[in-house]
Amino acid sequence: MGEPNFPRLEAEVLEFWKKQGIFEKSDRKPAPRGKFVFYEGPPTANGQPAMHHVLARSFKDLFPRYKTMQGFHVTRKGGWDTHGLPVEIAVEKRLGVLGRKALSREEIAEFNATCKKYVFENIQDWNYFTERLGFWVDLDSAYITYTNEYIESVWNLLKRLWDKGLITQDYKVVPLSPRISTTLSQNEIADGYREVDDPSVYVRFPLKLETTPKAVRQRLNAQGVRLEDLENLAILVWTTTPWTLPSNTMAAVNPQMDYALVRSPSAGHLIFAMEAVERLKELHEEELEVLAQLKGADMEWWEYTPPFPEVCVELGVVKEQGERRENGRPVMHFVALADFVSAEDGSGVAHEAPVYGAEDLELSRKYGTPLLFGTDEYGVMRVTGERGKFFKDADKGLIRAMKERGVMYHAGTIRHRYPFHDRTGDPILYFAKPSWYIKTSLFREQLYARNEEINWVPEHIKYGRFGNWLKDNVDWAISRERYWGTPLPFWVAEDGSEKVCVGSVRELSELAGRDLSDLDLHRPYVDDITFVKDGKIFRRVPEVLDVWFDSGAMPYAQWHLMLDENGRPLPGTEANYELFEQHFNADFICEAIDQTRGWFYSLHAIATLLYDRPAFKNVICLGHLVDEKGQKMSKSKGNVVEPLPAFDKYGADAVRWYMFTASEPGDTKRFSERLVAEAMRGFLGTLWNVYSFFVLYANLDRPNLKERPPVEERPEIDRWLYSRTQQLVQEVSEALERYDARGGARALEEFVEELSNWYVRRNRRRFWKNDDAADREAAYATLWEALVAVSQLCAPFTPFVAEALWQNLVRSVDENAPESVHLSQWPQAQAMDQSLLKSMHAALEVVRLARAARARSGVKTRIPLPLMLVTAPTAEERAGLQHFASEIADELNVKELRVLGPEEEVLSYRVLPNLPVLGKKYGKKVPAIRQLLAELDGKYVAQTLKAKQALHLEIEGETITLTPDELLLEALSPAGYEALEERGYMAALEVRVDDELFLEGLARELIRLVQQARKDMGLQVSDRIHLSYQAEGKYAEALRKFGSRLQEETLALSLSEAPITGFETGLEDEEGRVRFGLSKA
RNA sequence: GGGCGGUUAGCUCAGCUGGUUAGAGCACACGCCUGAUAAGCGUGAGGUCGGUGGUUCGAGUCCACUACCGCCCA
Repeated sequence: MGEPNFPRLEAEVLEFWKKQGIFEKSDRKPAPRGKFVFYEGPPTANGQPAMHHVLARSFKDLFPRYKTMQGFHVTRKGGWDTHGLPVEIAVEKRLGVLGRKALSREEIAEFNATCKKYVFENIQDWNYFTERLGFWVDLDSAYITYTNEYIESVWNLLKRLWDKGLITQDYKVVPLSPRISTTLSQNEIADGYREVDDPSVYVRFPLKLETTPKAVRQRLNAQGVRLEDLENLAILVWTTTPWTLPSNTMAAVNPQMDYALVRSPSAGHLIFAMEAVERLKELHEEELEVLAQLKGADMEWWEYTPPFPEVCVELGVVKEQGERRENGRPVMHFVALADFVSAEDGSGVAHEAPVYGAEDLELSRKYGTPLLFGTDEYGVMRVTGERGKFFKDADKGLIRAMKERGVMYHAGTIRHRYPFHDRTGDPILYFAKPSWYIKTSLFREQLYARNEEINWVPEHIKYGRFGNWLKDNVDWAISRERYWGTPLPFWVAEDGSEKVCVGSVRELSELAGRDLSDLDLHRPYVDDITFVKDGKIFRRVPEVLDVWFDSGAMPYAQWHLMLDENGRPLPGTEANYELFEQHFNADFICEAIDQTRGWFYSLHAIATLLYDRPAFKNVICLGHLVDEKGQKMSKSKGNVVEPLPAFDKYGADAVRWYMFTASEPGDTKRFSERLVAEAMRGFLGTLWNVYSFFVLYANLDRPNLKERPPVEERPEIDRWLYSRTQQLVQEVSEALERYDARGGARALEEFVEELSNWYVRRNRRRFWKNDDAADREAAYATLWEALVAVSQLCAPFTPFVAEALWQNLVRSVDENAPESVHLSQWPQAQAMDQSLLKSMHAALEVVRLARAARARSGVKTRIPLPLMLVTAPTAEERAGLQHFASEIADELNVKELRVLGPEEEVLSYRVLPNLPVLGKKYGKKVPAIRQLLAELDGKYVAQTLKAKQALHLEIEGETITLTPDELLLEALSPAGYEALEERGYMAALEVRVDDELFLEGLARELIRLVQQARKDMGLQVSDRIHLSYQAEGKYAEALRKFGSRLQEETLALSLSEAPITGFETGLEDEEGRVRFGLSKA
């Protein structure tokens, strides 16, 4: 016992758990309430476990522990995410590979072998970290996404989607590092933005007058402008990427925006955004006259001649320029409408080259225009006089060409941010590549509807970040041009005429005509598998799967679920199916907020598409952990706080407690060691203090804790603590039922505070020298029960300290008790005495006020005061104060306490409106009522209310009647007392110290002195002593009067005025002097 | 550029459906207590509740706009 050393204690508890197999026992214990399903969101083990993992894993541990104690069975299957970019990048660095351009078969084999090797390079750290945190998860049976079984299940899922016709191939604009033609992720380009100068060109796209939309004609006529008079009419298009102009297929305007038809002295007639007129005047330094105004929407389908009209024929996309579709619409080169067009920069008319922009591609789908590939995927120009040049180097020549063609209105430059690939130094090329999609957008409504069934913590994510994301759902691009991932199980005929999705290894074996059971399903081995069907050779597509699909597939793949086309388990996998059924869907998952579009989405999408059910019912979405200054923790900034040192210094419980209490789970948390230290002192320290207090005396008194006195026979304060404990059980249970970890933790914190600073503080004497056996036993029983309850209630939060308490408090008393607190039954709240709880609440309020009054009086608490007056707003509470009168009086060291009622002569009252009640009823009259009440004599009102039950007021010639519940009476401090009042509670001290009281105070001072000496001598609390003393002045008087009490308090068998012998102590001040000699009896 | 969240005491955070004098912990100052004791407790000071405008008898709380910070997306 003694001072707590939590890290050491935790080591002992870990040892105990391991030795006794407590986790395993919790897994096997009876589960009368059935299953509680938890899904582990898999981390990648090649990184180091960090503080944000502590956050997530603390929450992931909390609810399974709670549910286990409640009698549920929780399968705590771990999981590891092993594929994907973080691993690839780490390996690239290690191998010194630059990009992944066209690796040979052997290179892929080496690369993937290295990935596999390094995925688990930090697994030891993870294992240790997980155990040390007290996160109970089964890592031995953890699912691993790179295993053949996992991959096969993923294939099986893809096949099911394929069979429903939900997988298609289409273009997708991706960021490429040109020259090596490697697709990059957003993360890879995020750091590559640089401030650069780029061209900013305004190009005339001459409009074809014969195709002018009717709406435009009408609008112009109305403004007195004749189309035929408009020489050289062109729409003015702006771009910062001239090299994309040969690939232009549309000019986009915003349908809502106003466009101006202007006369330009230098260029004839131009159409562009009204908003841009002034800007262009300045830019081009010419006077522009606005002739008419058009709406963007008017201009749809208006055709124009692009700056490089020959390109579309050259590329073989159309046979001739200006070609039309069957419905008469132009194939391309017309004005399109798009909401994303703005006029903040440029002309308000956007040039659309769908190959080179995501929004452009989206628009081209809407309008059904073809793609013009002006460059190849290495960024080399394929068209115009610039053919063969790197795209960025083509700008100059193209600008010159356009000037020659007379379509360049203005060529300038702009400084803006553009991304570069930091390893090759090349500018990023956004480029449309063929890509595989899951058609999730067909399920927009279902995705949204299934989300309705999910309980989100915090709530705002549901309709905010996640709901909005679902509402605007776009198809899920699932292919990646990478190596280390689940290979897409799509095999395509060499002529592209037919595609097959393979749903199992067995199926692939059948197609290939040989047994492939031992095949490593990764690249490059799977790429070797080809087969002939209908006389055509089928080869696998080169891409691998988006890793988010891997993780979203875990509800199925973690059990190696394999279904046939009828949804029945494949032969030999029936048991897997069983396990899957038992664990679908999850009751609870928990990850950080960045998973809304990651794991949360992939889980939700797959479950909705295949089962039309949500994958999880409750989710806690955690905020990020930042450093003390609110900065993101990152290695480069050097502000990363390591978990293990914190565990070693404060203990895992302290860190966990911090995570639960620091702020709302969804909020960003500013982490600092200081706050962990605070968590340790504040909660764990106080709890430990109470616990060691109990143990210290229980070891001396050996109370019978097995047969405890019935609660109703115990003193009032014990019955209070009992009720308070039941209240705590209820509060913590209710909070955890709502997945409100913080609410539960706060309830515990408040309770422990009250337990320590009120119950123990008030009852210390009952433990240390109490000859009244019944009273003593009651005190021990009550405190013991409270501590046991706390041990159980905090077990899910702080499993180590809870276990230590349980072992010493419960197991030492009853060897038949559950072996571990985590195997014990979660407590049920018993009936509680509400009026007792209210009474004590009132008492605590009054004590608080009285302490403040005491402090103001300047009379030390050691010196008793004769009288204290108290009151509370309601009769029930006043009765409660009477109940605890002696407790209150003792706490404040006053001789007498009187509870005053509203009829008391000595008090006056302030009358206040009960606003929540009155406001609703009287509305605008409230200020007048308030005014009037302030002027009333409170005492009179108090008496009136008591007598007549109602108060009549005259307001603006109208009589209104106020009932007692519409009014509040606040006691005012009586004159001549040191008093404080607050919201109807009042405490007043009579500050009158007579000689007798003063001497009594001095006697207390002497008792304290002797006690200190006892301690300095190193005596046991039960040791008896003999006291000799010599005293002068007031101290001599005090000893004469209160000597016997001194003896009693200090366990002195004798007290004699004699020469000092033994251990000496004493003091001297203006009241006199005194010396004591102590010797052990 | 869009979406979501945050902004309350020096710091970290509470503040339920609008209601009387906006709270806690830490830190600070002062004091108290002393058989839980290299602990504990209390009191005090400290706040234009980011800003502006609005709704209302009444706004930290609701609405609009706005500034700054963070996250996600483009």
